[in-house]
Amino acid sequence: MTRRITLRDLATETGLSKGTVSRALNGYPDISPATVARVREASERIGYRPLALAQSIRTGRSRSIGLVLQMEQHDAQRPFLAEFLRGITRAASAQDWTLTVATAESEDEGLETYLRLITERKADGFILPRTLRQDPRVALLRDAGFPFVLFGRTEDSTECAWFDIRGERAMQQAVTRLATFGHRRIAFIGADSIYTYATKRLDGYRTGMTEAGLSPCITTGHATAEDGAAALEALLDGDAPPTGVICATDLLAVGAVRSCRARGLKVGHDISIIGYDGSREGQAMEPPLTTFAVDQVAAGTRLAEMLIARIGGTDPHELRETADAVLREGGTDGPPPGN
Amino acid sequence: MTRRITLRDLATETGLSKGTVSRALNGYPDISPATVARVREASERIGYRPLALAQSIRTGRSRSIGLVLQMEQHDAQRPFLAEFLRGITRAASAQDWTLTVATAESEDEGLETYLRLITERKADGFILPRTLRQDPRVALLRDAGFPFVLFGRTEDSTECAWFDIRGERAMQQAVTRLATFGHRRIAFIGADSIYTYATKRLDGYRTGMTEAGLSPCITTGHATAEDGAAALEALLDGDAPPTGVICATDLLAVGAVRSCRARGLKVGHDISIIGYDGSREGQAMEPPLTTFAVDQVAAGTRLAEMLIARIGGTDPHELRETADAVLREGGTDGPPPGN
DNA sequence: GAACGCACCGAAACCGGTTTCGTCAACCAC
DNA sequence: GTGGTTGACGAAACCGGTTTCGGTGCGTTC
Repeated sequence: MTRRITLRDLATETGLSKGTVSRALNGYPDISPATVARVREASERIGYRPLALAQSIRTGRSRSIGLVLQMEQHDAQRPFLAEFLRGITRAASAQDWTLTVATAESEDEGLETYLRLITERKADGFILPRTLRQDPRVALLRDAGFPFVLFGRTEDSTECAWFDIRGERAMQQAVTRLATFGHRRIAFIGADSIYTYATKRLDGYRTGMTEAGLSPCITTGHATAEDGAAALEALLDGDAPPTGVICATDLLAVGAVRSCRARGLKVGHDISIIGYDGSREGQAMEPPLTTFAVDQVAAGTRLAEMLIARIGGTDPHELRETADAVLREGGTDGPPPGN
Repeated sequence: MTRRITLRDLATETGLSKGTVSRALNGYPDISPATVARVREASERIGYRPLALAQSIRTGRSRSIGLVLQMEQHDAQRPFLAEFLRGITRAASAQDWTLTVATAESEDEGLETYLRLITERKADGFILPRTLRQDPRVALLRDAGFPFVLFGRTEDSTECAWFDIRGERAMQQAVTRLATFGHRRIAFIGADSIYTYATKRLDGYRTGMTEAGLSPCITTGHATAEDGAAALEALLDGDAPPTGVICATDLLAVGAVRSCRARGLKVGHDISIIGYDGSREGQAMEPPLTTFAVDQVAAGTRLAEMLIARIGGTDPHELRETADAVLREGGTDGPPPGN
């Protein structure tokens, strides 16, 4: 373990003072270009790397991205967390940032955790996953004047930077796809509308149905596979059972498929089911679920980049992006029976 | 944003000097018990919390646990990462520690990442997931004299602290279970033997077979679901096709089940399959996979606690624990046909 | 009663950086 | 030639802690 190379080392190496070297590296205007170049070169040569935490004690910045995972229901089952983290950390380490992760068991504990991370300066900003339509975290961070980036929008996005997947477009595509197959009774099994994504996806379904000239059939507020199964049961027991079903999440779709099987319906033939997420459970099924896959690595990458920019002072209005989920054709959908 | 409560505040509050207060809080022997109590009380009262990063600049400790995820093949597909993180962060934050996560695309990049985190003091120690039999990370950290805890053992565990799940016992149980059902030809589809867990599980299978007085039938080196499917194909095409199959991972089992279905075999009836992991894919299947589930939250919790103890100076020999995977009965196994 | 040892605490240096402030020389205008 | 800017840097304070060092008051000892 050789001693770290410190700023003082760089100072003696260049024959300058500590302060001058520091300002040279940080782009202060009162250092001559020649000196800046000299310092840069020497820094490179002897392999100087500033100690982020030493900087942070004065600057208040720790070069670290915060991510708080709320472990209630949904978040506990994040199949793509690894991919998401990969995206974040890749973008972060490219700029010498790191990722600090915390978890919370409830919403309240989550909010406390944000405050704790802020006061302990463990993070300079946060990525907020799985936004709610009315999100208390947004209120909290906005009040605290602390930078953040949303993964998904909220109802009131004033002064917010966000990155979102156009789930509404995917759902619309799903309707179009089924309608083109010849389906006329297409139902939607939706998630809990406290989540923004849930209402967005529902909107997309509605739009698609209107476009296709069909009348919607909607049930919402579902979360688990069991919910999905129950919802489909109810639909099939109704007056006009659907021939096509679009689910807001793969989890719901998996449940729906299960209850079809229980009734002896051949999915993809007797009934069509489309999900959303591109989850592994969906792909492990036989036949694999037709679904819309989200590139979680890309999402994480962009979110991290945007957050770092936001922390750097970029206007939040410039930090708003969307990406599309892409159709992954499986074997759970097709023409309706009799076509 | 009110200003942080700093050590100086606490000093003026108690009428002591900064240094004395610091030593009082850190248990130095040259402070009278009365003073220590007084400082503790005042600290509690005004809500003082030391700024970890400020401490760390002098002490070299950042009160942070490091976790590097290697994203090659396996790790990218960690269904339980959220659970694992939950365990870690819960134990960590209970002692005012945090978790720093990084990812790496390859082994080499992984090793570099460890060095980077060490020199930047982003972590005081590491949890090493998914250990190899011969693990270069162990060599690296041991050389650097940096504390770590293994999730799983390595071949050479000298001076190592570890936590492991007794996969061998689970596999042995699996054999016993199938043998009790009446199976006599029980095959094993194993994973890549560079991983310790793979050889351990194989050992368990071997032990179980010997106990049951049966002769083993082994194929190893498999990773993906496709591998599992292909392995089972080969077994079924062999001279004495097995009636029971034990897979080292759920992923392999999912593949195996798939190829059974393709052949028209009814899993759980015509052939029995048991997995290991307790993965969501396995549970999403119809019928759900019989498997051995691992409590990832508990694993993360213990690993974090052990690492903190290790960093605190506890002898690694005292930090060695195992836990068992528990059988989760699904519908993919039962008596062999004709019983 | 002076010398000694010890328990207890304050002062100050220190960790590795950042930032403020002041200085000095060179340049400019008049 | 004088005064006022300006550019470029050094010195020193600072951030919030930790740790070393030294000094005080008190009880012992001879």
